[in-house]
Amino acid sequence: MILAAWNVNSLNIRLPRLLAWLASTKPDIVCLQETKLEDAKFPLQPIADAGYAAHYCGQKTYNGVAILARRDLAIADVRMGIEGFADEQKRVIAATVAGIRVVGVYVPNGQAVDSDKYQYKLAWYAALADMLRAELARHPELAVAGDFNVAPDDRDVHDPVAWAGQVLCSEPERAAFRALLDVGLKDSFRLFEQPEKTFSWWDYRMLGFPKNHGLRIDHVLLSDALVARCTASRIDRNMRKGEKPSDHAPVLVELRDA
DNA sequence: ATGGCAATGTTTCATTGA
Repeated sequence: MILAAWNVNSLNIRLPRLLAWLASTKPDIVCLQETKLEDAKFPLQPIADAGYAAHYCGQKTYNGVAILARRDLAIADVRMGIEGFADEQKRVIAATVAGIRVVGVYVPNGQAVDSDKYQYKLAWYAALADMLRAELARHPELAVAGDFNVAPDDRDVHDPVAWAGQVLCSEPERAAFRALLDVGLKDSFRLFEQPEKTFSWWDYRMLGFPKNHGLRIDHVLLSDALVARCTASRIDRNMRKGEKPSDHAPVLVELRDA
């Protein structure tokens, strides 16, 4: 089966592209980030017509996450947010799909290392680590997928010198990301040989994509039980091409049957 | 075989993203 994560940067704008991608790629489970839609405006019907059930948790203008699952897969225990962490922003949704615990995340951007938003990001990461510890204790087959807004090391940065110490690349952020791995998760992308300079986000400005000036900040983390089932992990950079792309490309893992 | 920000609401500019 295919599990994917994609920051769509407005589901309203990206819906035609999402539907085309669902038809061509046929993912089984999809975590969406930055839907930017109130729940009442979620495009449930076109997604259902494409063959997917959807659970979602959104707000106007900012943030918003969703989990789509192929219609024939069982979905249970849907939860929104991080228990015990008060947060108005809609950034986390979890569900058990076909026996796999899936947590979709949209980690705060952090804006700049000297900003309040950066402190919020680090606190948010700590709360997420606590949540994942509890989730893993209950569900050995755990996948955490989405936009983590951290490039884990310099291989994940087009220009490590220019980005050194900047938001998305700073050492405290990287430590916060590693703290998630320490819960008992692996970055699926690094389980396999990968091409140099593979990224998941490119700035809309300054020819970011044509020049491949990108960062790898979207990830699928897997528990050991799912690492054992994982046969591939890749980034679909084709989805960054063409008319009205999101600035993020989808990340995908393939899992063989248990 | 890509192209020089995009999306949103507070809308003809300001804010946010990464």
